[in-house]
Amino acid sequence: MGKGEGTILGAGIEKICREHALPLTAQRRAVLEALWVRLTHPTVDEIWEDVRRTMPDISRTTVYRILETFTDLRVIRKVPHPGTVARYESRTSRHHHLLCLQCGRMEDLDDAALDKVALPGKETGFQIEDYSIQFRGLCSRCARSRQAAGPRARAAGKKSHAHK
Amino acid sequence: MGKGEGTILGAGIEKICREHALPLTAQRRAVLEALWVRLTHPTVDEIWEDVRRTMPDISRTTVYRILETFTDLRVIRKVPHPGTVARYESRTSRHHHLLCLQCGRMEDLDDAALDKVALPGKETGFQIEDYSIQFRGLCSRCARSRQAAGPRARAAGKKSHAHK
DNA sequence: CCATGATTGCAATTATATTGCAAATGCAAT
DNA sequence: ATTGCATTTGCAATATAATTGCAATCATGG
Repeated sequence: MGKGEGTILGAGIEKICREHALPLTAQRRAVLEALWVRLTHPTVDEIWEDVRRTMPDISRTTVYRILETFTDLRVIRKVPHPGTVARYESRTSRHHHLLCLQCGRMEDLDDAALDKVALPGKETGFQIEDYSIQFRGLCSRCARSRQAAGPRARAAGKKSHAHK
Repeated sequence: MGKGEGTILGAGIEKICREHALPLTAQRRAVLEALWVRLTHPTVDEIWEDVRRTMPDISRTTVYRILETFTDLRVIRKVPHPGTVARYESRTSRHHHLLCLQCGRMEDLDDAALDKVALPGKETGFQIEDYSIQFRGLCSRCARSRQAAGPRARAAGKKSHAHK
């Protein structure tokens, strides 16, 4: 430990870059590791802040570009969500998302029972690789505050935005 | 016909506004109708352009605000997608989305077989209202061009962005 | 160690979304 | 119809997010 490099994670990056004929730069290593370490769905700026702690001169633009590169290569993913800032995740194995309609918080959901969804057939014209389910509702915190305020609590409380 | 008002759609708007104690303005009517008529997932600007044809002085800001208002009231929805521009849809009945990873095109998918997904239990802490499935893959056009270019067609073609 | 093509950082630019405030509007009560 | 009042609208300014061109730098293969 100490350098944050040469970890199990780092090894994976070298393989990925070699397979795609991409030069392995320190920035690429740092950005991918920062995303791998996160359990949430960080924005570009959140990743940038993380990486800057060990690599203070990295440019925000570089982070944008690296994330786009690896997204195109399917190494990471943009999280499908209703917001207007891009969010990324490193988990490409199948999992699902819980979205709070009130505060925007989004959490991962693993559930083997949801692995059996029937893929749509050829009539769609799409060649489907994978899927994920978005469950919409209220997170525990928001459900509680709505209950406290009474069922007719209307367009009142609105602002937070967790979206972790 | 001719005025574009007083249609079946218009009637619904009056009811919605009354139920939510919202003044029914011409702008609200026009924006909601424009979205109802669309079968795609338009951006704010696309809706603005539509509405401007019959209401040339409507402000873009107003369109932003109206869409937000009705989203909060669950009359319409923001489409969950990987992009960075807000997209809206008027269909709030259950349906799913096909997303092309190459060009960004997104289509609706209706499939009654997909209505049986088991909702996650209480352990999530979420109070779930509904769900939708995002299927990822290649649209017919992109699948075809990738085939033509050969399986190792790499970070080549990249730009389009249909996202209708 | 060098040559070469790809990547990076920077500054400028574009795209998208939000805010404060005065004027205009919808609606309910007269 | 007219009035009163809270809400909405339009505008201009501002904030936030993402993209681009280009010179300097770096990774990799020989």
